[in-house]
Amino acid sequence: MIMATDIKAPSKASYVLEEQVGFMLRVAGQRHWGIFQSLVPLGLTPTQFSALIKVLELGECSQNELGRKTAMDVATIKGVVDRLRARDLVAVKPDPSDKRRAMVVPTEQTKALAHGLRQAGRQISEDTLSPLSEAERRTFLALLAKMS
Amino acid sequence: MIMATDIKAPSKASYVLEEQVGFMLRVAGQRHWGIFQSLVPLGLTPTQFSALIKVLELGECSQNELGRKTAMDVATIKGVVDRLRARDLVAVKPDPSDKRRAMVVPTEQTKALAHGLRQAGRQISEDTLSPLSEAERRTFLALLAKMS
DNA sequence: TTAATATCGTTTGCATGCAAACAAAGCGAG
DNA sequence: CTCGCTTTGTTTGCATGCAAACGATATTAA
Repeated sequence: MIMATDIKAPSKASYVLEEQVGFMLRVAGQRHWGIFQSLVPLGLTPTQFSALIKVLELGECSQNELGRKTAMDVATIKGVVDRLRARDLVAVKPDPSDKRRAMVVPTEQTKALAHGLRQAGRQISEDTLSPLSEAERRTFLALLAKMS
Repeated sequence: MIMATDIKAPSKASYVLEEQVGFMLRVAGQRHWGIFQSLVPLGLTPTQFSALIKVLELGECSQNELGRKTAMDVATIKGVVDRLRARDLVAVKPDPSDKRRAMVVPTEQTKALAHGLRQAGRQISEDTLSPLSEAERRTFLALLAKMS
């Protein structure tokens, strides 16, 4: 486990690694990942969780489109869908009107979990933003949106 | 009586994936990664770059300590150091006073690259933050630091 | 209709990123 | 000095994350 106290910044160098936005984004992501792991049901990963939430929202979605809507590469979304399918959290069926397409749909088990998943998601976001005040959270999310 | 709040979507209960901090951190990281790839010398990855910058700053560092100071797991830093060593960007030598330790040092080639690496790093951070004004950048980095 | 183009999905390869189990070496209390 | 604990590094396993090349299918333009 990486501890925050392990990272110390020298103050006078011309290039301070710890002050660079890329480094800080990576560390913030690590902290979020830890919070995510402790609160998410079923041991889902962030990408698996995102895919489930999105496919629940859409009801039905081609694999590639699901990847685009969850910001995942085609190779990444394939692996995610494969693992979700192996756990019977989504099903894949052919699209009669397009033989290339693999339509992804949530299973009944997943539909029953929907409320709990969203509840966990809200708590994860809440805990991740807990170092910030309400006003700071709004500011941070607005600026983060500009960077996406 | 019917209130306006009865008609509007229950924002407390909804869950919009694209507005969650974890999702946005991941997408912002992806954008940064693209900028990084287009500007970094030698095709270095962000973790390889971080390790090089840090070992140049320290001059000499045990492998585990290098991992802690760059926010990398012991397994991750091992892979990074292995790949840097394979490209002759760092060298590893034993510590006479502690037989467990593998001391990592930059090679001459890396020392010669130091200035260019830091210059590229500054440009990468600049480009990543380009959607924000100067004031917004200071605010964003300050809040991001609180989240790390 | 045919040919060029675009889209969908798969596969391979490389590089993180972390948990867990493990071995070797150092250290501190008794 | 010895036992227990800590630290350092390694290895394995799993899951992203993306580039690139590929085949199959759709769509569009000539």
